[in-house]
Amino acid sequence: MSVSATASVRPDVNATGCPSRLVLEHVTSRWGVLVLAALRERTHRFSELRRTIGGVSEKMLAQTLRTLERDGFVHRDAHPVIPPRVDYSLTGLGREAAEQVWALARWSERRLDAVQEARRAYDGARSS
Amino acid sequence: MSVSATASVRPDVNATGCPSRLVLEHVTSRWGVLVLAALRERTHRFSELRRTIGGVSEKMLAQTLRTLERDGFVHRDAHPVIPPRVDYSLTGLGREAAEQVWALARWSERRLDAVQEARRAYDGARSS
DNA sequence: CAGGATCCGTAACGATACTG
DNA sequence: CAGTATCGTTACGGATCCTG
Repeated sequence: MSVSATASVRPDVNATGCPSRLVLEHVTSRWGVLVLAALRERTHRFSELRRTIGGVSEKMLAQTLRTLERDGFVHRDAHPVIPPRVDYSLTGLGREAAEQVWALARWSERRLDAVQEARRAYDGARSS
Repeated sequence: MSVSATASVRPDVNATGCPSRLVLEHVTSRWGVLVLAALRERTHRFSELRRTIGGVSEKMLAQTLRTLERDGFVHRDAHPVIPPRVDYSLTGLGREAAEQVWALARWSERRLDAVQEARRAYDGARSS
Protein backbone atom coordinates (compact mmCIF):
# COMPACT_ATOMS: atom_id res chain seq x y z
CA MET A 1 0.00 0.00 0.00
CA SER A 2 2.79 2.41 0.85
CA VAL A 3 4.37 4.29 -2.01
CA SER A 4 7.74 4.72 -0.38
CA ALA A 5 10.31 6.01 -2.81
CA THR A 6 13.74 4.61 -3.43
CA ALA A 7 15.45 7.40 -1.55
CA SER A 8 14.58 8.82 1.81
CA VAL A 9 11.38 10.79 1.89
CA ARG A 10 10.78 12.89 4.94
CA PRO A 11 7.53 14.84 4.92
CA ASP A 12 8.82 18.15 6.22
CA VAL A 13 11.74 18.31 3.83
CA ASN A 14 9.67 17.37 0.84
CA ALA A 15 6.97 19.83 1.73
CA THR A 16 9.24 22.81 2.15
CA GLY A 17 12.31 21.71 0.24
CA CYS A 18 13.21 21.74 -3.41
CA PRO A 19 11.08 19.20 -5.31
CA SER A 20 13.70 18.55 -7.97
CA ARG A 21 15.80 17.02 -5.22
CA LEU A 22 13.52 14.00 -5.31
CA VAL A 23 14.29 13.49 -8.98
CA LEU A 24 17.98 13.69 -8.25
CA GLU A 25 17.67 11.25 -5.38
CA HIS A 26 15.86 8.73 -7.51
CA VAL A 27 18.32 8.73 -10.40
CA THR A 28 21.40 8.84 -8.18
CA SER A 29 20.12 6.27 -5.71
CA ARG A 30 22.25 3.22 -5.15
CA TRP A 31 20.29 0.91 -7.45
CA GLY A 32 18.80 3.65 -9.61
CA VAL A 33 22.20 4.41 -11.10
CA LEU A 34 22.86 0.76 -11.86
CA VAL A 35 19.42 0.17 -13.35
CA LEU A 36 19.77 3.17 -15.64
CA ALA A 37 23.25 2.04 -16.62
CA ALA A 38 22.05 -1.46 -17.45
CA LEU A 39 19.03 -0.29 -19.42
CA ARG A 40 21.22 2.16 -21.31
CA GLU A 41 22.58 -0.79 -23.22
CA ARG A 42 19.38 -2.62 -24.01
CA THR A 43 16.02 -3.82 -22.76
CA HIS A 44 16.20 -6.20 -19.81
CA ARG A 45 13.86 -8.59 -18.09
CA PHE A 46 13.47 -8.49 -14.32
CA SER A 47 15.72 -11.45 -13.59
CA GLU A 48 18.20 -10.29 -16.18
CA LEU A 49 18.52 -7.02 -14.35
CA ARG A 50 19.03 -8.82 -11.07
CA ARG A 51 21.85 -10.87 -12.49
CA THR A 52 23.41 -8.00 -14.42
CA ILE A 53 23.42 -5.67 -11.46
CA GLY A 54 24.21 -8.27 -8.85
CA GLY A 55 23.69 -7.97 -5.13
CA VAL A 56 20.28 -6.34 -5.37
CA SER A 57 17.35 -7.91 -3.55
CA GLU A 58 14.06 -8.54 -5.33
CA LYS A 59 12.41 -6.01 -3.11
CA MET A 60 14.83 -3.21 -3.85
CA LEU A 61 14.93 -3.88 -7.57
CA ALA A 62 11.14 -3.89 -7.80
CA GLN A 63 10.93 -0.73 -5.70
CA THR A 64 13.59 1.03 -7.75
CA LEU A 65 11.93 0.05 -11.01
CA ARG A 66 8.56 1.25 -9.81
CA THR A 67 10.01 4.58 -8.74
CA LEU A 68 11.79 5.05 -12.05
CA GLU A 69 8.67 4.02 -13.94
CA ARG A 70 6.56 6.44 -11.97
CA ASP A 71 8.99 9.25 -12.73
CA GLY A 72 8.66 8.45 -16.43
CA PHE A 73 12.21 7.13 -16.89
CA VAL A 74 11.45 3.46 -17.39
CA HIS A 75 8.88 1.77 -19.60
CA ARG A 76 7.40 -1.44 -18.26
CA ASP A 77 6.13 -3.95 -20.79
CA ALA A 78 4.29 -6.85 -19.14
CA HIS A 79 3.47 -9.70 -21.50
CA PRO A 80 0.31 -11.63 -20.59
CA VAL A 81 1.91 -15.04 -20.87
CA ILE A 82 2.72 -17.92 -18.57
CA PRO A 83 5.27 -17.90 -17.18
CA PRO A 84 5.17 -14.10 -16.85
CA ARG A 85 7.56 -12.00 -18.88
CA VAL A 86 8.20 -8.32 -18.19
CA ASP A 87 10.55 -6.19 -20.23
CA TYR A 88 12.03 -2.98 -18.91
CA SER A 89 13.43 -0.28 -21.17
CA LEU A 90 14.24 3.42 -21.04
CA THR A 91 11.88 6.11 -22.22
CA GLY A 92 13.16 9.22 -23.98
CA LEU A 93 13.26 11.01 -20.64
CA GLY A 94 14.96 7.98 -19.14
CA ARG A 95 17.67 8.02 -21.77
CA GLU A 96 18.35 11.63 -20.87
CA ALA A 97 18.54 10.72 -17.21
CA ALA A 98 20.81 7.80 -17.96
CA GLU A 99 23.18 9.99 -19.94
CA GLN A 100 23.35 12.52 -17.12
CA VAL A 101 24.12 10.05 -14.38
CA TRP A 102 26.41 8.15 -16.70
CA ALA A 103 28.43 11.30 -17.24
CA LEU A 104 28.66 11.84 -13.50
CA ALA A 105 29.61 8.22 -12.90
CA ARG A 106 32.32 8.41 -15.56
CA TRP A 107 33.68 11.58 -13.97
CA SER A 108 33.77 9.80 -10.60
CA GLU A 109 35.83 7.03 -12.12
CA ARG A 110 38.17 9.42 -13.89
CA ARG A 111 38.89 11.29 -10.67
CA LEU A 112 38.92 8.27 -8.42
CA ASP A 113 42.71 8.22 -8.16
CA ALA A 114 42.85 11.86 -7.13
CA VAL A 115 40.17 11.29 -4.50
CA GLN A 116 41.85 8.22 -3.08
CA GLU A 117 45.13 10.05 -2.82
CA ALA A 118 43.39 12.92 -1.05
CA ARG A 119 41.93 10.44 1.39
CA ARG A 120 45.31 8.91 2.12
CA ALA A 121 46.78 12.37 2.70
CA TYR A 122 43.91 13.29 4.99
CA ASP A 123 44.06 10.07 6.99
CA GLY A 124 47.83 10.20 7.18
CA ALA A 125 47.84 13.71 8.59
CA ARG A 126 45.63 12.63 11.52
CA SER A 127 47.45 9.50 12.56
CA SER A 128 50.75 11.32 12.83
CA MET B 1 36.13 7.86 16.45
CA SER B 2 34.18 6.28 13.62
CA VAL B 3 34.81 7.56 10.14
CA SER B 4 31.27 7.02 8.95
CA ALA B 5 30.71 8.67 5.60
CA THR B 6 27.86 10.93 4.63
CA ALA B 7 26.18 8.24 2.61
CA SER B 8 25.47 4.67 3.53
CA VAL B 9 28.53 2.52 3.83
CA ARG B 10 28.03 -1.19 4.05
CA PRO B 11 31.22 -3.21 4.40
CA ASP B 12 30.38 -5.99 1.96
CA VAL B 13 29.31 -3.67 -0.79
CA ASN B 14 32.33 -1.47 -0.43
CA ALA B 15 34.65 -4.39 -0.36
CA THR B 16 33.35 -6.03 -3.49
CA GLY B 17 31.56 -3.15 -5.18
CA CYS B 18 32.72 -0.32 -7.37
CA PRO B 19 34.81 2.14 -5.34
CA SER B 20 33.87 5.15 -7.47
CA ARG B 21 30.34 4.68 -6.16
CA LEU B 22 31.50 6.14 -2.85
CA VAL B 23 32.62 9.30 -4.60
CA LEU B 24 29.28 9.57 -6.32
CA GLU B 25 27.44 9.02 -3.05
CA HIS B 26 29.39 11.74 -1.30
CA VAL B 27 28.86 14.43 -3.91
CA THR B 28 25.20 13.54 -4.52
CA SER B 29 24.35 13.10 -0.86
CA ARG B 30 21.53 15.16 0.51
CA TRP B 31 23.74 17.83 2.07
CA GLY B 32 26.75 17.27 -0.14
CA VAL B 33 24.94 18.69 -3.13
CA LEU B 34 23.87 21.78 -1.22
CA VAL B 35 27.31 22.36 0.28
CA LEU B 36 28.96 22.15 -3.12
CA ALA B 37 26.33 24.46 -4.57
CA ALA B 38 26.85 27.03 -1.81
CA LEU B 39 30.64 26.93 -2.02
CA ARG B 40 30.43 27.26 -5.80
CA GLU B 41 29.56 30.89 -5.26
CA ARG B 42 32.15 31.83 -2.67
CA THR B 43 33.94 30.87 0.51
CA HIS B 44 31.67 30.33 3.49
CA ARG B 45 32.08 30.06 7.21
CA PHE B 46 30.49 27.19 9.12
CA SER B 47 27.53 29.16 10.43
CA GLU B 48 27.11 30.87 7.09
CA LEU B 49 26.75 27.51 5.44
CA ARG B 50 24.19 26.47 8.01
CA ARG B 51 22.09 29.53 7.36
CA THR B 52 22.53 29.45 3.59
CA ILE B 53 21.58 25.80 3.29
CA GLY B 54 18.94 25.82 5.98
CA GLY B 55 17.53 22.84 7.81
CA VAL B 56 20.85 21.11 8.27
CA SER B 57 21.94 20.06 11.75
CA GLU B 58 25.41 20.90 13.04
CA LYS B 59 26.25 17.25 13.13
CA MET B 60 25.34 16.56 9.51
CA LEU B 61 27.00 19.70 8.21
CA ALA B 62 30.22 18.92 10.04
CA GLN B 63 30.09 15.32 8.87
CA THR B 64 29.42 16.32 5.27
CA LEU B 65 32.21 18.89 5.31
CA ARG B 66 34.65 16.38 6.75
CA THR B 67 33.77 13.82 4.12
CA LEU B 68 34.14 16.36 1.31
CA GLU B 69 37.40 17.59 2.78
CA ARG B 70 38.73 14.08 3.04
CA ASP B 71 37.82 13.42 -0.58
CA GLY B 72 39.79 16.52 -1.57
CA PHE B 73 36.80 18.60 -2.65
CA VAL B 74 36.74 21.14 0.15
CA HIS B 75 39.56 23.17 1.64
CA ARG B 76 39.30 23.91 5.33
CA ASP B 77 40.99 27.04 6.63
CA ALA B 78 40.91 27.27 10.42
CA HIS B 79 42.08 30.61 11.79
CA PRO B 80 43.73 30.43 15.22
CA VAL B 81 41.68 33.21 16.73
CA ILE B 82 39.11 33.62 19.45
CA PRO B 83 36.31 33.22 18.76
CA PRO B 84 37.19 30.51 16.24
CA ARG B 85 36.78 31.22 12.57
CA VAL B 86 36.84 28.51 9.92
CA ASP B 87 36.50 29.19 6.21
CA TYR B 88 35.44 26.54 3.75
CA SER B 89 36.14 26.76 0.04
CA LEU B 90 36.33 24.50 -2.98
CA THR B 91 39.55 22.99 -4.25
CA GLY B 92 40.17 22.55 -7.97
CA LEU B 93 38.83 19.02 -7.74
CA GLY B 94 35.92 20.33 -5.73
CA ARG B 95 35.05 22.88 -8.39
CA GLU B 96 34.94 20.07 -10.91
CA ALA B 97 32.66 18.07 -8.65
CA ALA B 98 30.46 21.08 -8.05
CA GLU B 99 30.08 21.66 -11.77
CA GLN B 100 29.14 18.06 -12.36
CA VAL B 101 26.46 17.86 -9.71
CA TRP B 102 25.30 21.34 -10.59
CA ALA B 103 24.73 20.21 -14.16
CA LEU B 104 22.75 17.24 -12.93
CA ALA B 105 20.75 19.40 -10.55
CA ARG B 106 19.95 21.86 -13.33
CA TRP B 107 18.82 19.02 -15.55
CA SER B 108 16.56 17.77 -12.73
CA GLU B 109 14.96 21.17 -12.52
CA ARG B 110 14.55 21.49 -16.27
CA ARG B 111 12.77 18.15 -16.47
CA LEU B 112 10.84 18.49 -13.25
CA ASP B 113 7.59 19.29 -15.04
CA ALA B 114 7.83 16.23 -17.25
CA VAL B 115 8.55 14.04 -14.24
CA GLN B 116 5.68 15.42 -12.23
CA GLU B 117 3.29 14.89 -15.11
CA ALA B 118 4.53 11.32 -15.46
CA ARG B 119 3.86 10.81 -11.76
CA ARG B 120 0.33 12.12 -12.06
CA ALA B 121 -0.33 9.85 -15.02
CA TYR B 122 1.10 6.88 -13.13
CA ASP B 123 -0.86 7.56 -9.96
CA GLY B 124 -4.04 8.29 -11.86
CA ALA B 125 -3.88 5.00 -13.74
CA ARG B 126 -3.85 3.02 -10.46
CA SER B 127 -6.65 4.80 -8.63
CA SER B 128 -9.09 4.25 -11.49
C1' DC C 1 31.94 30.29 17.12
C1' DA C 2 33.09 25.67 15.56
C1' DG C 3 32.54 21.44 16.41
C1' DG C 4 32.87 16.55 19.21
C1' DA C 5 30.27 13.02 21.97
C1' DT C 6 26.15 10.80 23.02
C1' DC C 7 21.47 9.19 22.98
C1' DC C 8 17.70 7.70 20.39
C1' DG C 9 13.70 7.32 16.95
C1' DT C 10 12.75 6.17 12.52
C1' DA C 11 12.80 4.07 8.29
C1' DA C 12 15.59 2.11 4.67
C1' DC C 13 17.27 -2.16 3.52
C1' DG C 14 17.84 -7.34 3.13
C1' DA C 15 16.16 -12.15 3.77
C1' DT C 16 12.53 -15.06 3.71
C1' DA C 17 8.12 -16.89 2.58
C1' DC C 18 4.29 -16.69 -0.25
C1' DT C 19 1.17 -15.66 -4.59
C1' DG C 20 -0.65 -15.26 -9.56
C1' DC D 1 8.99 -15.92 -13.69
C1' DA D 2 7.80 -11.69 -11.55
C1' DG D 3 6.71 -9.91 -8.16
C1' DT D 4 4.11 -8.81 -2.97
C1' DA D 5 3.93 -9.14 2.23
C1' DT D 6 6.09 -9.46 6.45
C1' DC D 7 9.75 -9.23 9.75
C1' DG D 8 14.10 -7.99 11.88
C1' DT D 9 18.22 -5.42 11.72
C1' DT D 10 21.00 -1.62 10.92
C1' DA D 11 22.57 2.93 10.65
C1' DC D 12 21.21 7.45 9.12
C1' DG D 13 20.01 11.61 10.83
C1' DG D 14 18.35 15.02 14.48
C1' DA D 15 18.46 16.91 19.21
C1' DT D 16 20.99 17.84 23.03
C1' DC D 17 24.88 18.65 25.90
C1' DC D 18 29.54 19.74 26.24
C1' DT D 19 34.38 21.67 25.16
C1' DG D 20 38.34 24.66 23.29
